[in-house]
Amino acid sequence: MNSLKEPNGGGDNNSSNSTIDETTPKFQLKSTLKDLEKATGVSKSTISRVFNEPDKVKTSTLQLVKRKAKEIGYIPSRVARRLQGGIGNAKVIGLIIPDILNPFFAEIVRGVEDIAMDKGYSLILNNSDENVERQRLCLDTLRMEGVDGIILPPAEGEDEYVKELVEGGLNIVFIDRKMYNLSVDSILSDNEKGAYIAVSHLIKLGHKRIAYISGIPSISTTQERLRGYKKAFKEHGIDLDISLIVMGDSKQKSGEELTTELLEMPEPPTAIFTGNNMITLGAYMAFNRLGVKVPEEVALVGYDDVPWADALNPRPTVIDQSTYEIGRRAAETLISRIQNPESSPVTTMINPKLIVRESCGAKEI
Amino acid sequence: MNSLKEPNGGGDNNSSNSTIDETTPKFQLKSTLKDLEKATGVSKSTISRVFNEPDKVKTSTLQLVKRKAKEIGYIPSRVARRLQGGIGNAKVIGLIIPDILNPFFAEIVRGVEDIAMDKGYSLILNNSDENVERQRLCLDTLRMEGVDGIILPPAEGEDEYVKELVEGGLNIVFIDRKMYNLSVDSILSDNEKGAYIAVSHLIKLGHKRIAYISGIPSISTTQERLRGYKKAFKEHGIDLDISLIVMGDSKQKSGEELTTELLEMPEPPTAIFTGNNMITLGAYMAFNRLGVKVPEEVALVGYDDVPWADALNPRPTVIDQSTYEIGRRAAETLISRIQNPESSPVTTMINPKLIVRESCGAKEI
DNA sequence: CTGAAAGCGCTTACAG
DNA sequence: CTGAAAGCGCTTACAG
Repeated sequence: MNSLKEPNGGGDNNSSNSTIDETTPKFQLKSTLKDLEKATGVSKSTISRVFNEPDKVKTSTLQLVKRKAKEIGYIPSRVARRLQGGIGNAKVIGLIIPDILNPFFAEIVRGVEDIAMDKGYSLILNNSDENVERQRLCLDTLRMEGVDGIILPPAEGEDEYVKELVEGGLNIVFIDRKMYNLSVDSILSDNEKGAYIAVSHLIKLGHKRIAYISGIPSISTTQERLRGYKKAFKEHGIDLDISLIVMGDSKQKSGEELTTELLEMPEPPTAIFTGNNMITLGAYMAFNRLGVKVPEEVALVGYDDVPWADALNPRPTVIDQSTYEIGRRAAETLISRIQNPESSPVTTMINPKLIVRESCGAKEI
Repeated sequence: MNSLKEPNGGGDNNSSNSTIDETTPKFQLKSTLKDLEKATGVSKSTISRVFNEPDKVKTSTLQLVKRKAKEIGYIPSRVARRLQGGIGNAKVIGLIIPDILNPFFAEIVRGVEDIAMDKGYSLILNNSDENVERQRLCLDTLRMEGVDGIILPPAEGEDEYVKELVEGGLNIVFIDRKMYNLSVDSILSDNEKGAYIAVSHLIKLGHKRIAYISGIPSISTTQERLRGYKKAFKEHGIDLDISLIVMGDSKQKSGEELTTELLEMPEPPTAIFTGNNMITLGAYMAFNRLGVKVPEEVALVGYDDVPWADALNPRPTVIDQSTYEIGRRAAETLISRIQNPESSPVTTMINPKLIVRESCGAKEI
């Protein structure tokens, strides 16, 4: 009664107002908008509205379309949709991390993914292996994928390409590390402060010879932590023995090796501050192999909480960065930038906090 | 000289054979095929060939297009390409895992990603939290993304939806776990054998009261490992005390709790076989908290290698599943299925192996 | 070796 | 509240 094309339940509607094949579409995985149009008699425009602006559609039409969609197995193609609109319509974001095997990044991924899924975004993941060349490849792939934006702890040093992309208007959120001279949304941890707290804690426990095993020298976090380390010495009026500062590559292997070296010095440190979680784990390996008693023979405070810290003996005292939170914030920040491209870049600083366990030798708290 | 449209280097070609804007496209992130056509004078068809079948293009044309592409920042859109062909053209695969925070799955992700990147596939990642409902959501999202295929450790129990998709022709590769009654590519570990080896090892070391802390009872791996556990007892002619079999949820917390319970039994086990990596870590937590000496007071063999095993004290004896390899194989299998949809499904069985360290109390090897 | 036309599955104005 | 038409950026036959 409403319109000419009102679909009529079960009737044998073989009127020939077109040359369209009248067979009702059946259930199949790759049902398309055209199939649904055929199955319902409702136009593509309206069907599109059903899935995107449902309140603009009459209830009965809405229900018909939804029912039939289920029947024939129709699911809108995000790919086709993505081809349309400019940025913001793609509903997909990219995340490039150095290595998912590092639990620090695994936590970030989880944070990002939770928010992305929640907001209806798909997540494309790439591992860059801390390699600028590979990072560029990932970046290009993500561009080809037409992502709405990218989350990225920038690989070491200054990458001109990243800069170019940012300046070209690609939505990028930096996490964990800075890239200087770039005004970009960033989620960072206050590394200087974290290191300062860690080292001060050891100083208060009476240590003066505190080694620092750093990660890759060229990334910003390493440098900031070194700054915090030095600051703690300065403020407490203790002389720094720079032979106690050793640099590695942020991996457990170098953590183990450097710890061993430190312990075999003629005058070894009485405490070690490890620059990240992998290095901390490496230090434990060295302790185990050498049979060194912690904290009796050497105390330890690590940067980054270690997952399953309670499985280690002694349990490590660490600076916790709220890694999962960094991931969540990054995704939230990216998505709000996508929705509001003109807003000015925001830097979110997350406060690190000390978690005192046994490896530092503190008596209480 | 060749054709009418031969682009002429720097000349002021303002002949008016069309109403097209003659301004040469500049560098910009979202340069399109149309821009490149304008910049080179080469047709879209040929440009497409440059990126997909370069040997069908004259060298000079090839170079021109590539140079100009770089100049204006053109990158082909995978999204537009994906809209085309049937399955196999999308160059994107999906991976659904229960939780990236579990290093077992992180390793799988790494394996999958390495192969995917290598073969030019993008990877969309989803966490299902071992939840069938959420798994379905992920599955639907991946369908909407038009992925060429999906890698998936099926969440507990029988999910009719997964079955439907497989039967509907979606390329799926199962990893880690089986779903019965389904003929699908699978990459599995021989769990029964692994458990058998682990428990036999403990028996040979003289243990008779060996507890089994299992993961989620409803997933296939748990059941198979239980079978291997029982088989070892049977073959060695040792009676089974079923009060030593305890079931948890595969997480560290339950591992810790169940270990504690076991150790507080009137007649505690002399050895424990833990059903996965998280449970093993949980057991270590319990050991630390209770001050239990391993392997002196209780021996341990775990299923799954634990990352950074060397940081634990004592280092755990485990059954290694070659997790990274599972990820790689899964991606390879999926991609070859994509390329050859009609081949019959393959099940790859990966052999678990025992890694003897200190937690079992073995004297050597 | 190259190009014009149609089409992939949607959304977006525009008109009603 | 609904539909016809154009278009998103490519690829795919088809013709030359």
